[in-house]
Amino acid sequence: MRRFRGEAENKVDAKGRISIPAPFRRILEEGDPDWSSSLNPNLVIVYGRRNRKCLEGYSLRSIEIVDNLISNLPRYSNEREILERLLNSQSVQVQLDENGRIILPLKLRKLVDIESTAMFVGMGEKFQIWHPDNYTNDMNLIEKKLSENNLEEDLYSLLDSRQDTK
Amino acid sequence: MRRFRGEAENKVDAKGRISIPAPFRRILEEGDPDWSSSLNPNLVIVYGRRNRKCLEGYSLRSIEIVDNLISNLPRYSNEREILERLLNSQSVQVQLDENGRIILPLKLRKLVDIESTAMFVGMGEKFQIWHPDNYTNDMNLIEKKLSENNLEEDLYSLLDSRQDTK
DNA sequence: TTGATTTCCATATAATCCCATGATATAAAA
DNA sequence: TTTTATATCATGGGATTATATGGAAATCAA
Repeated sequence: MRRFRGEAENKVDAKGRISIPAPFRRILEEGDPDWSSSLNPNLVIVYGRRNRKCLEGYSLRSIEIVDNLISNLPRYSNEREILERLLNSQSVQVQLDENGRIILPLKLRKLVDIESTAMFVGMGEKFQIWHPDNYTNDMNLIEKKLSENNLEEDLYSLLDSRQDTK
Repeated sequence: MRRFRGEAENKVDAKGRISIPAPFRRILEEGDPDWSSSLNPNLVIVYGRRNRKCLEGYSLRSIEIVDNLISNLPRYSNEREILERLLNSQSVQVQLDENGRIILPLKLRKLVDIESTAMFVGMGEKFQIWHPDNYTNDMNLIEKKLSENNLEEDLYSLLDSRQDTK
């Protein structure tokens, strides 16, 4: 499955509409089982990640994988109900319009401080939507951690050992 | 099958009427075998779950899945009889009206302390109806359990096992 | 007949559809 | 290579529809 890559800063208009970056649309189309060239793809936006000031977008296929994993837990078990609650109550399914836009409900915008612009960030099997400043800060934080501890090389070596174990 | 997602707080009027959130209606329509675009979908409300201060709504198709699970238990076994009693006697089938509303009978409202407003919560193949305060409390409890039991890591390891299924 | 239920209508707000524009590509033709 | 058509994209605005909600009229039951 193709992966979400890259960054794009788009505008939120007065009605809360915002364009999904075109490359992301292609991946959402691929990831929507019911999609055909005449239709507009669906996606799921998860807003419930604590300690993270961003929204996360999933294709239907990638969110379904997660849902199925949870559905395989015993029905009515405590663990399942907790995970179901987190994933299902803190998410919405939306469909792109004819112009490749979605409307970000006010509630979600408020949650992550988005006002007139939003930054889309590819994250592989999902993407994130940030207030541009918050994204910059988060990036700086990462940069800082990296340079302080010389972590970057450690991280890439992590990747290396990962290939051995696969 | 599409899943119930997201939260919505709607009002209960003097007659006990309340709007089912529009996205939920779509799923109830899909899940009602007899539904066609001119009709109003049915759903089943289960109210008999102790230690849970909420009602649960199922599409006809998803309640059937639960029914079938029970039917698979040994006939006349204790467990089956109890489950049959709980699920069948403590539930009602209702149909949406022309405006997408249902009537929540006083008895059910009393059971879960619902008065002038109710919170609808998507839970995947079902949804829940809470008194808003009780829902907030329950969410806080879940947050607490999450951090205490390190369940959050379980969630992410669940997500991670996605790679195994590839 | 009186209280309850059901059906029908009314409305403010929010969401959606439809069309338009300018910018940036990409492809085809000269 | 330049010029000319053809798409695609991000964005805006107006018109239309849907949604959540309130209330009136009609139907029903005791």
